[in-house]
Amino acid sequence: MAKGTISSSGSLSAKAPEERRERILRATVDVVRTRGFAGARVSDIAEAAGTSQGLVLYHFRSLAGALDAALTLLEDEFYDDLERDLQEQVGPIERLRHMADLGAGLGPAVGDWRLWLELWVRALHDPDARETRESLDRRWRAALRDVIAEGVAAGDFAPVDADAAAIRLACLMDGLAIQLALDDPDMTTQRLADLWWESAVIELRMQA
Amino acid sequence: MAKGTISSSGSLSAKAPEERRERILRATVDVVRTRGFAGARVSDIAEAAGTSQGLVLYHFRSLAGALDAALTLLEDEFYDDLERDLQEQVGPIERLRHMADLGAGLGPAVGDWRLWLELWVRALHDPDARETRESLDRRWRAALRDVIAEGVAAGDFAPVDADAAAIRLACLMDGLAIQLALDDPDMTTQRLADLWWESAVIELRMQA
DNA sequence: AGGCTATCTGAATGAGCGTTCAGTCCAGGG
DNA sequence: CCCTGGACTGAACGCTCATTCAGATAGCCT
Repeated sequence: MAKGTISSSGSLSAKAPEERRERILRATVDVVRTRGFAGARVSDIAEAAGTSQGLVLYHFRSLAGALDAALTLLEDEFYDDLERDLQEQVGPIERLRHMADLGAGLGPAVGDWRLWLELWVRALHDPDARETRESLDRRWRAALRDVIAEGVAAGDFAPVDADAAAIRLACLMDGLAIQLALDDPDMTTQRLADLWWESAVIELRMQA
Repeated sequence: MAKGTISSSGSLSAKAPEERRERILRATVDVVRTRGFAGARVSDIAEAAGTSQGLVLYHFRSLAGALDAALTLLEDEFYDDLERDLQEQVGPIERLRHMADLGAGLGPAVGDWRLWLELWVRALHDPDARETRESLDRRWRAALRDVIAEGVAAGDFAPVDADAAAIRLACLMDGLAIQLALDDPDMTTQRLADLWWESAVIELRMQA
């Protein structure tokens, strides 16, 4: 359907509707980031996107629709980022180290943990969010497990149960991230990465 | 102020106001548990408590007031439960093992992790909740650190950095608990306790 | 050119919900 | 016995906000 018809006219409001849609989605993510899912209003989104309330409801059918769409956008981007980032690293140890940084938010991707917190709580009450959450976690854990299994096979790590270790390390990351998201005075991105890495070293019995 | 004036008359609605207040607080906690902080309405609380909306606003000044009061109630009870429970155990290993069960919700105390999730997200936007959250975490971590330090001193654990180990284990518990709170198919209370305990064994290099 | 449709807007609508309030009931004190 | 004040209720009030709607604008097809 959507052809690549680019309106080359310079008229002000004649930007391609796709671009407007995209802008609204970005705005939605931003609003959720700052006000939370529960606090996000249509007018906030419209204002952040520089459009009218009507347009938000025109493109997505409802506020919930906009929030859902933003969720899917996040999910897709998370996946792409993760894949791309990990492929750039060579060897299990490098990759694992990189995952520490990614989780800590030091890398370019993944983004704000506060969004994840919001997603989790929304998942408590909204089945849609629950599914997104599960899918995201599955992917993250799978990536972790693959790296661990790879390292075990290569002899870099002790022959641990890759699944159990992956779950533990993934959960540890979540737990550490919460402190970070909540601005816990005892937690910084660097400390998160360090603490997590230390745990990985211990858990996988890496040689110093 | 509050004297022990017990209205001995059998009149129906003449229960001591303190009791009504308490009932409303319990109801508030229940409502937050099921609908979340964001979804809690005055009418929900009133209905759950079997009173009128007016009374909720009469005892607490506003909906926010009721939510705050419920928060403090939770905090106090958490603290009492924790203290009491831990004192019943003898020796660091026993105590640590018990903390695994407590966190998993196997014990009698601590209660629903979903409430904690709700608290965390509320803490993102409400300074009051943030303080409660920090206080709770501090206590939990301190308890953990004490047990670890005790075990290190007694020679039950390897001479690790008790603070760092406590933070890691506390965060791991948070992360595991999230999966539990979200009904992740890969997580059960038992599995949580087991995974956490295994990590503790590894982290503290306990002898099997 | 002349409609047709997609895009977009801002005001109007209406529901939901926190808070207020006028008033009831009752216990206790003068 | 009457008066007072706390406890309590349920009906309004008014505000916020999602959603609807009547139209404005502009590209596109014939």
